Amino acid sequence: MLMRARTFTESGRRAQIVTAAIEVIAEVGYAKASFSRIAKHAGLSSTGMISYHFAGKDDLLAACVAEIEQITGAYMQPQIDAAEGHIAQLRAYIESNVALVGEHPAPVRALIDIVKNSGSQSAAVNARLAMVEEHFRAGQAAGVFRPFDTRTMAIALISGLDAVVVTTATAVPEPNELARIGRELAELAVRATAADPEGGSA
Amino acid sequence: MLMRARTFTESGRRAQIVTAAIEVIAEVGYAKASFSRIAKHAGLSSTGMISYHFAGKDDLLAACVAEIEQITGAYMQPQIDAAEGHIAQLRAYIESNVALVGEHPAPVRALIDIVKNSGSQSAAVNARLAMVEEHFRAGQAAGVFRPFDTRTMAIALISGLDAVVVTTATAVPEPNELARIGRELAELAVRATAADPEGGSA
Amino acid sequence: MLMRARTFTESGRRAQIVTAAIEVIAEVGYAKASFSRIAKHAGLSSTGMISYHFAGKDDLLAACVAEIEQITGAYMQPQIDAAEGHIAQLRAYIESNVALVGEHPAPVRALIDIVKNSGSQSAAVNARLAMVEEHFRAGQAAGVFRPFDTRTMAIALISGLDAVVVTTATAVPEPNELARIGRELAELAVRATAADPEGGSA
Amino acid sequence: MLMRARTFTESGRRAQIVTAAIEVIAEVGYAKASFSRIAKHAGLSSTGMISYHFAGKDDLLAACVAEIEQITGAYMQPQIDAAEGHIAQLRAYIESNVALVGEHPAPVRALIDIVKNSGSQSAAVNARLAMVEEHFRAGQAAGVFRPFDTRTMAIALISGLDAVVVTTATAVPEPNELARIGRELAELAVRATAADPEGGSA
DNA sequence: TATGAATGAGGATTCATTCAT
DNA sequence: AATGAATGAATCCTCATTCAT
Repeated sequence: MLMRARTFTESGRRAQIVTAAIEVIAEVGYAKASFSRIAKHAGLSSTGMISYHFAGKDDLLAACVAEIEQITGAYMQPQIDAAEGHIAQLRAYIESNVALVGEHPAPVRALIDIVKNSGSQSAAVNARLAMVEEHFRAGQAAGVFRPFDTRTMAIALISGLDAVVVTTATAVPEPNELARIGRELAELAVRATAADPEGGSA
Repeated sequence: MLMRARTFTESGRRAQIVTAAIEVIAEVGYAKASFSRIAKHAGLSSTGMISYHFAGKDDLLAACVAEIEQITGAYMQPQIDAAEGHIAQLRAYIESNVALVGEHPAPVRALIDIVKNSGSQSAAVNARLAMVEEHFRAGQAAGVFRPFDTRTMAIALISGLDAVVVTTATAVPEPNELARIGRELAELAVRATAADPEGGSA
Repeated sequence: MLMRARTFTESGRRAQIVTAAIEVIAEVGYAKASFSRIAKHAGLSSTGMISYHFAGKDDLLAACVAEIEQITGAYMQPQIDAAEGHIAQLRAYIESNVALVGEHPAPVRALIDIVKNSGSQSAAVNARLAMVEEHFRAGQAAGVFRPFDTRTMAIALISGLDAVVVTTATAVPEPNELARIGRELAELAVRATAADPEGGSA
Repeated sequence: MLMRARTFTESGRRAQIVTAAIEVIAEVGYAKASFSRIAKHAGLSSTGMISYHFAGKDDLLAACVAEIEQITGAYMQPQIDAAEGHIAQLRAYIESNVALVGEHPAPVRALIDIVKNSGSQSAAVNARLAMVEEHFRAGQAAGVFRPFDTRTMAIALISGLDAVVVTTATAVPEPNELARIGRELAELAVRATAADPEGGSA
């Protein structure tokens, strides 16, 4: 299984602040997403309000990530589950991720920005990586993926995917364009990972 | 031709500051690379020195990028030029880029960090993208690359490459490890881009 | 008579908060004893609870002082009353005060910290001073204490006593050590105040 | 030797800030001596100015202590040195310390407030204690001081002295009053520490 | 009687930049 | 060409208190 959402609904103000934070991060980037900017965006009169609801910037950030994963999972998981076979699921993962940009541009951009800046410190980031790796290993065991370093492949593909998504998300393109880009990326990934058909070796 | 160096030698103080800035960015990241940190690292007593020589943070950053590209180009270009054919050059580009981490870890990490944070604003970033795209177009025209959206492919591959490089660079690995990772990535890229041998399968 | 307890039992929540406040002050010091820290220590979910029961920080503080004096008086008064004569009572006052550290370290440390920071503003502090002064005056009238400025002597001895107590209290020493220190201080005070035996020497 | 000053003259702004800080601490107390209050008192437009010249609050505080010790030493040391014998020097120490209040009320009050709040963390505090203790030990060896726990005695006397000084300093009394109080305290200390004349034992 | 969200001022510190020397 | 002091806005965070429920 590829991707799993786990987040309980935030109550009241917390949710409001998280939403505002996600939008601000998506808009001005992680580095410039200060408490005052977020407070202003949320219609709060002071930054103290945020500090009241969250233990610190890290806490707020974790809440944002959790919320985004909730949104992301709810959209992507059904499409991934509907696909059969490792290759089809890989395609579904990538295409639904790109398509997600059309539905929730802000959370997508925000998440990618957070991932970039938090590096490998975030548990969520590593979880995402681990899931993709596990998918690759299972596919390799099943013989549908060729032998390759699963970690290197996972990092490269996920980062490439993220980069395209964030580039795409800045323009908020039409659905057709998104679908096309999704297919392009999926094709890239499938070709990069699929086992050679029989006898062939490129 | 893939990659091109364009930087005239910096004079005295400027060069000293740029070098310090690159090392600081590589060490603490773009976001925390403040003038005072750079000045301290460069052995300067005040940040005024930096402001005196550079119009602003953007200017310093541009100088850093130029310097890094100079270093990068000097290392990678010969290896790329030595390769024959579009596919071999693509391999050479990727493998030499990964190998570069072993030779100049700081500039590599710094550049990637800058690219991440400056987004698509930087001219240098776009130039890098444009070069790879152009290489893809030429290869497609020659029939050695399959048809694909060159921009999407360029973004995905470069970002994936960067992500692997930065992950690798944090550990300062042994040369053998680097060479292996380089080959993994090159294989990924070649499979993702190469035209089908005959009869096609996609 | 040296020392007098005057505090009616606090009701329910107030008492709980006061106890928590005393422990927090003893632990982190008066300056860092914020409402939120006290609320957390008391198992309360919000600081509003404290503000509801006390008019302000000063009010809470006064309640703490009263409670501490209650504890202190209950322990020291019997020992003081058991002593006969002004000099013996002075010894009993000091020795029982030092011994008190072994029984109730938190209230002792808290009180001293409060005294230090509230300066001479607190009524309780002045009351303590006045009692000791009165004891000195009575002893002087009885001829067992030499002539001296009772106020200066009272301030110096009480403060010196407090300082030794707080220093001692940080280490949580064994009873024997406490008893020894108590005797040292008592001897100091007696020598400083006692009238010359006969023929004088000044 | 009792007390030793070691401070090189501060340059320009630093000195100005230190002076302002001392006055503010003397006026509103250590706890409320915020950077903004100090900046305002010093006629500075921002607190950033202070942070520019001092590494942090601790650094500023250390500079204040050094400056005060410089002032204190310059006043007290000659008077102490002029006294002959351990007992006379003890008297000189105490009397000159009390007299100092008349000359430099702010530094005296500030120092005591700092000492109270920094507890035993400060090197300066411990140095002061150690010097007095050493003086007691030497006097005991010479037979002019009776046997007692030098540490307990030093803490008690110094703290008592400080308490009287700070109480006195709040009123800024006339010189005669100060001299009288100094003699009272000196007498207290001498009686508490002096060896019994001969055969006597109190 | 009790709650806990909201407030807004104030805390220290870091930042890029300016300017007189 | 170079310096380093000065600036003031912005950073996150903690504080005691208030208020509607």
